[in-house]
Amino acid sequence: MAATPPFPDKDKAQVPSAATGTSPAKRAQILEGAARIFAEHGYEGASMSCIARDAGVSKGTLYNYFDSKAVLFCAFIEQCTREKLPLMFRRIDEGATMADSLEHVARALIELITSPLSLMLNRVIVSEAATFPELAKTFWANGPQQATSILAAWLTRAPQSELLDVPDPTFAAEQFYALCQTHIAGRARMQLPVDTSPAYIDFVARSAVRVFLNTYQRSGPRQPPLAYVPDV
Amino acid sequence: MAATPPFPDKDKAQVPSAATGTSPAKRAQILEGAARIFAEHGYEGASMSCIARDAGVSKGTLYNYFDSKAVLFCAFIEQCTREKLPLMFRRIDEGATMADSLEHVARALIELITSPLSLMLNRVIVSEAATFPELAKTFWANGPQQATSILAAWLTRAPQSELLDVPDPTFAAEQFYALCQTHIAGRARMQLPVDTSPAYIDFVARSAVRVFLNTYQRSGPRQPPLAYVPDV
Amino acid sequence: MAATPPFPDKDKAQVPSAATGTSPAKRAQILEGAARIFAEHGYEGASMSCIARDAGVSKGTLYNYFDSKAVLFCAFIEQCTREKLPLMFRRIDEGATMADSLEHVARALIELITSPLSLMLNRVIVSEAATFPELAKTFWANGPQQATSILAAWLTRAPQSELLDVPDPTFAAEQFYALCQTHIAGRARMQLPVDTSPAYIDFVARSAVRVFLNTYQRSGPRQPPLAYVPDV
Amino acid sequence: MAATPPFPDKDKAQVPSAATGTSPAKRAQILEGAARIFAEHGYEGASMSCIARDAGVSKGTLYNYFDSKAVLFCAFIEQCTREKLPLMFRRIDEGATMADSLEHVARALIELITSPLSLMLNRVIVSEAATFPELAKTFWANGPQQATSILAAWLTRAPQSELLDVPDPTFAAEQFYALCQTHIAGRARMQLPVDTSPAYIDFVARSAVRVFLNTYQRSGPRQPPLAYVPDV
DNA sequence: CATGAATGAGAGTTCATTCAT
DNA sequence: GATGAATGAACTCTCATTCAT
Repeated sequence: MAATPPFPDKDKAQVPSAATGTSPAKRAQILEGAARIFAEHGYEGASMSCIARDAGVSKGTLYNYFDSKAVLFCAFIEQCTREKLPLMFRRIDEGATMADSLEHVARALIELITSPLSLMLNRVIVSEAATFPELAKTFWANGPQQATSILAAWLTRAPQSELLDVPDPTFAAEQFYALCQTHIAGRARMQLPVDTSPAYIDFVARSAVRVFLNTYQRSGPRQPPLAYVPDV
Repeated sequence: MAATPPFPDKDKAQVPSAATGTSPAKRAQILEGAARIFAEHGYEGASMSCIARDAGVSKGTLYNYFDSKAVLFCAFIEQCTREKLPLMFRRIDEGATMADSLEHVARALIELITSPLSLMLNRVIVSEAATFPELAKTFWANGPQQATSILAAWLTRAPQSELLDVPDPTFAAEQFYALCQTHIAGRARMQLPVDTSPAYIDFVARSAVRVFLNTYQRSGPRQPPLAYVPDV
Repeated sequence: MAATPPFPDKDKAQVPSAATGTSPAKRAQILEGAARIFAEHGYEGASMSCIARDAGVSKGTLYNYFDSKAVLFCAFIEQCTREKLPLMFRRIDEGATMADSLEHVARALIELITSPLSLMLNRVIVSEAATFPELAKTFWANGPQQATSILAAWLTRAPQSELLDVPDPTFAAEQFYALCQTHIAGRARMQLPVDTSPAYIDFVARSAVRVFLNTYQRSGPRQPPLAYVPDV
Repeated sequence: MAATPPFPDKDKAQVPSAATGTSPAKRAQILEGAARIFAEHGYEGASMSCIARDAGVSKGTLYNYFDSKAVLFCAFIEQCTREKLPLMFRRIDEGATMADSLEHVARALIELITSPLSLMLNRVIVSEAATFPELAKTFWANGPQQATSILAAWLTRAPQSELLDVPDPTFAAEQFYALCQTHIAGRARMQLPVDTSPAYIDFVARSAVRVFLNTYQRSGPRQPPLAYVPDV
């Protein structure tokens, strides 16, 4: 069981752990190996030997760069979370109409939440949320929160703000993102089969936009619901 | 690392071996202990010694009732999933209006997905989805799928079917449930703080209903979005 | 009960795993410890902890050098069998007469089959013949078969081939060796008291030669049987 | 490792272990189960649960009849040794000539030493000779020694005593039996393939007789060695 | 600095033995 | 007397971590 210390012992701070390796290249090399192993086996299932072998360094070097397995794990998650997740949010592509723009956003989100990186991070962070609570905070801030605030800001900017009635933009953005997920995200996280055909993603995205706008669009007729007809 | 066999080797059936233990009370006692430990530490992080201690039995007894750690884990998850999850879905409480009824459903769902049992199952099954794919299937069938099909059926029954335009009831139900979750479920799964005050739950529930009905209700004026004003 | 795999699983080769240990000295040190314990307790009766303690290394180091108990056992038996057994067969010492030479061979064989190493190998290999059939083959090829073929070759070489009538030299050699053992080998293998006094060994050896030559010598008078008169 | 006590603790003799079960039928039933399991798995490899299951009794009953695994093992070996082994030695069948009679004996011995029971006893007793030295003594007395003394007695009885010159009948009998085994016994004990075709057994038996009589027969011409020509 | 052999606590699992029923 | 659930010590094997080279 060995109550794994979430973060390096504060006691060891006598020496600021300065003696650890300094070559950024080697550090990156180790993190790449760690990524492959942690992603495949999770925290408990990964072994430092395995990571060292995969990264092409010795175990001693591993410990020169990272004080413990817990520290290495955190470094790996934080790096993905801070450096790779935000890359997935680009500016919202402006479409011909507001609905077009939102559809772009919806499709981008669905692709994001079913991407291997995102699923892996979700899985690993959820697994270790009790042991490493900091990771969840970082992930949330750089992932969902980021996405939400970008969309919320867009909703309040002209010209779309003119067309919309959004008393709580953050909540509206959350609702929009929730609509994009339906059961796709849940099933994907559990590695159950998911329909990710472009046609289905398109249907989900357009449905999300329609349902969203039927409430938040300031005027215009109500749009009837869509139906999905599989290609065959 | 050793790829743990998802389910007990069929080959080993040459020796009927264990399962000598037959007292349902002791079996339940062990499962309770296992629940506490698996819930807290996950599959890999839990040790059989620890479970035995927590359950108040010896390790030998553990193995008299469950052939292996994997079998015990599956038994625990399956029990929760099959026996406890379905209990959480009751008939849909009929309210004065359709909106009332849906609000009841929404509130029930939000409470369900933020319940400790549901969160724990989600977390643990997601962690081990690759190792124990059967568990994910069982969980999905008894949880989300069940909830969806109950709501979908309700949507197509009179009197509400008269009032609604729902070309794809299952998808509509999924959208409704997705709307109920917004970011609550995601945050709760990562053990991040979640606002579960009745007022907020109420707001989320009523918002979900409103957005849903603005699309799916056959006639009537569009309802404007709601806003949440915290009590304090 | 667990059917111990005779040789390391070929399947596990996915992970090259251990064999990190490479120091021949330490390897030898471990094998010495293993020899003591396996010789005393047999395969099942020996424990890896015990071997580690006896060899003066940690259990971890044991597994750095040998992937499993089965592998260590095989390495130990194979080493004795391949490296030590053949050393026990030297050229046949030529004596003044053919009978002299055969007597030398007979005495050497009797000493060999009652030597601790040989007895131990016999005992341990017989015990585990079902589990490790390869070891029995190796032992037989390097021990009895070797001895037999050396003697068979000698029988067909001049000058003794002139004096002998040996239609099947291999079988003749087997008969000769069988005669050397009488009940000595059987008793020794069961750790029952055996008379290994030089006088008795001499008697057995000379008897074997006499009985053998009475059949295989081409000419000359028949020699009467010998009798053993204990010294005291 | 658990230094298994070779025989039941003398200390426990306070109570003469009288409380043990008394039904001879059940005792025999247990011994039959024990025979199957010990024969297949050896001492260490057999488990009391397995024996109980195979014998169709509970573990508690096992311990009512036999104080420990060691005691049960000894009882099983002693029973085979005392009751079944001697059955394998019958009177020497008298043939037309002395050579005929000896050939019958030789064939019987070769069949005996390659019989499953005999091989099993040999294997198991050799394996555990250090732990249970008493068993080896009993086996030896009831097996090889019995065979030897029967043959030795025959050698000294008329009419064959008239025809033979046997100063040491016991040793002569041992030599004769040794000649019968050549490498057959050794290979069989190690579970290596053995030629047990009637033709080969016949050849070994007749060779043994010829070699034996060439030394021990009082008069007559020397017989030349035989040769084995496989049927195909 | 980099290495990888060495460590030993602790993992999952088995099994001889006991004892309440 | 017979049962078999319960026990816990001992087993094989793993792995995070250290440290001499």
